[in-house]
Amino acid sequence: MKSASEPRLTTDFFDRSVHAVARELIGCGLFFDGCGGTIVETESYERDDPACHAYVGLTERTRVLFGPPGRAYVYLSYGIHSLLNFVAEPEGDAAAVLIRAIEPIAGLERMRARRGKKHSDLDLCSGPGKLTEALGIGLAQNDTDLGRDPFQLFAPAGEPPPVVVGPRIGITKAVDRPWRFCAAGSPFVSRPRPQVPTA
DNA sequence: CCTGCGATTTGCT
DNA sequence: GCAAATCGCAGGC
Repeated sequence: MKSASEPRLTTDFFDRSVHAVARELIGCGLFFDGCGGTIVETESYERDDPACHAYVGLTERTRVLFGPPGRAYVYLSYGIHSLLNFVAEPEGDAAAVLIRAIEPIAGLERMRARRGKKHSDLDLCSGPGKLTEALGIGLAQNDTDLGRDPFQLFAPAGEPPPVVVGPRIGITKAVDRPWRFCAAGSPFVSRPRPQVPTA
């Protein structure tokens, strides 16, 4: 896969169904301060969705989700991990895409240093907590604009890859909805791997 | 290969 | 007060 020379994603890309956005983000480039790679795994969360933070309505925390599309929603999970989401749908409609895994392409050395220990490329960004740690993304990026530096988001360099879907990971509510999207056959997605047809 | 568990902070009940 | 959109390690098979 190639990196970053295709058109940058604009607000329009996020101003529509969160599920379409999540699916079409597969194959797009995500870079933060020069580190990043190709998105290979996402999940969508919509407002009338018990697993979505916005399900409880408008609070201080969910204010970003109800805001304009094309911004970052970052929150702390299990008191340890910052999880990166892209806000979608028109302002007033709360929805977001959780970025779960990327195939690392740029800034490998800096990412490995931030992650500590020794990690292969396969383990560097294969999970929502891993990739934020590798890219250096934290709560400071909450409610910031994805269309401006240090974020760089690009459309797929060529044909977007085939996508497989499955149930979302790590939630306890609405576990049956098929809103997890992965690049078919990619070894860079988190576990459990989606079951992909061999032919 | 798999299962279980602790770390650690926040937001809402 | 407690559950949480996770991770890495230990130990068993």
